[in-house]
Amino acid sequence: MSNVTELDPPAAGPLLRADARRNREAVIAAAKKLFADQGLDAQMPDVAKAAKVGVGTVYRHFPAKEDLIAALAEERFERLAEKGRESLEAEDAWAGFSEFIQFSAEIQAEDRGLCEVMGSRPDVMGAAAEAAGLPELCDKLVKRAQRSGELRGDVEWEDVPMIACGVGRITQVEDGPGTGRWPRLVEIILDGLRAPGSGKLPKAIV
Amino acid sequence: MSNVTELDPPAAGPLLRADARRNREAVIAAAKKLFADQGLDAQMPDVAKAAKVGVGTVYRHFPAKEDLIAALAEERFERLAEKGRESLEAEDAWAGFSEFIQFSAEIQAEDRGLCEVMGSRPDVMGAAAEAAGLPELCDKLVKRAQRSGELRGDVEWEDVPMIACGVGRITQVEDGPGTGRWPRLVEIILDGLRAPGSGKLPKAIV
DNA sequence: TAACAATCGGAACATGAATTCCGGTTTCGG
DNA sequence: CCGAAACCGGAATTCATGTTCCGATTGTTA
Repeated sequence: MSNVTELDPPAAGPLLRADARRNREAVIAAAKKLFADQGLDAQMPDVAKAAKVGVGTVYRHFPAKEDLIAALAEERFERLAEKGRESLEAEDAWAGFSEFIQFSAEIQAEDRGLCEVMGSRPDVMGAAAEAAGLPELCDKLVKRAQRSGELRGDVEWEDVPMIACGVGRITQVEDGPGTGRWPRLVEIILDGLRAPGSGKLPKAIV
Repeated sequence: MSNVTELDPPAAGPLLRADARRNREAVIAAAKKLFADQGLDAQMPDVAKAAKVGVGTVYRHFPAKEDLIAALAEERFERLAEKGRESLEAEDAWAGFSEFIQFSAEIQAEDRGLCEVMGSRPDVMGAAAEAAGLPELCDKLVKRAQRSGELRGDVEWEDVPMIACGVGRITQVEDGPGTGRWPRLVEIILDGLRAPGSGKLPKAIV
């Protein structure tokens, strides 16, 4: 909420001084990387260091750590919503639903911070999701896949964030050296979501 | 690891003075409740307060917060292993596997701390799981359910902790007022795990 | 280019939580 | 019942991090 956007000054010239704008970007970029790698425990001084900026500068743009986290979360959820709208266009309804879930797993796999927000910041997550219009999007995605008879009828849109959350966590479990066992687990969950008796039975029936 | 068990003193009388034993139990009980309710962020002074004991006493029994957490985790994992051994006896192999997964969801639903250990303490979880013999147990459970043809053949025991983790997280997602949507999601995941074409198709084929 | 204001950097501070310390108390063998 | 040993309680300390502050710097406008 308390972000410093381009709105306050009257309406002339760069709303933020050139160096300020540059630093703001640097901070966001650095924070994105740090939070993605180390999770929400990443420290503000480190963000500043990574952005080659003083802590004070970080705090001028984001009054509190939570604000920075929220800003990054909003960006990620916006990205997810974008994917959602795209999935809604897919010719095959099931494919759309399915790739949306998969995408939610992917972005979490690459971003520990996002995963942690989903798991331990219901407020931030709720706000960001709401702002991105995800509830409606999920509802459409669900209804559409159900109309085509490929998604179980007892699924409701509220189940989607829960599934995304669970899938995100799976994504973070320490994997043996031969990484990459989560994509298959996501497939399995999707199989569970498929309507029994729908045309597309999982894989070939052995 | 650094727990104070009944091993050190020679071998005479109560190995711990009566009051010490009593307090130790009180601390464990209090910690169990606090961590279950508030997660790993519960504070040591609060544990002490809840146990009606001074902080010093807590620290005499558990040199560090992590030790207390580990002790509780070990207890929970032992309980899970017990359930695992029991499930291995079930007449129906699938039912055994299935109820084991469900049980892992249940104990996490009731214990936020346990869920957090699984999600952010790979070391503690790994040690506790190992100590309880869970890897072997999971392997047996998986193999058995596969032999009976009811569990997908591509599942390996390493998938079990990941699934348990994901399911545990789902369990913790803030639910609307009409609580309790996770059990159905667990069912769905189990459906996904069922071998395609196995006798037990999910629910009735509508 | 001068002057003003916005911005910067990072040392210093504030806060909150874990952990230590030690004088007083309780247990228990003799 | 006595005294040593073990144990207790909780104030005080330590430590890690988020956050504030302010003199120095830089961008902007006239």
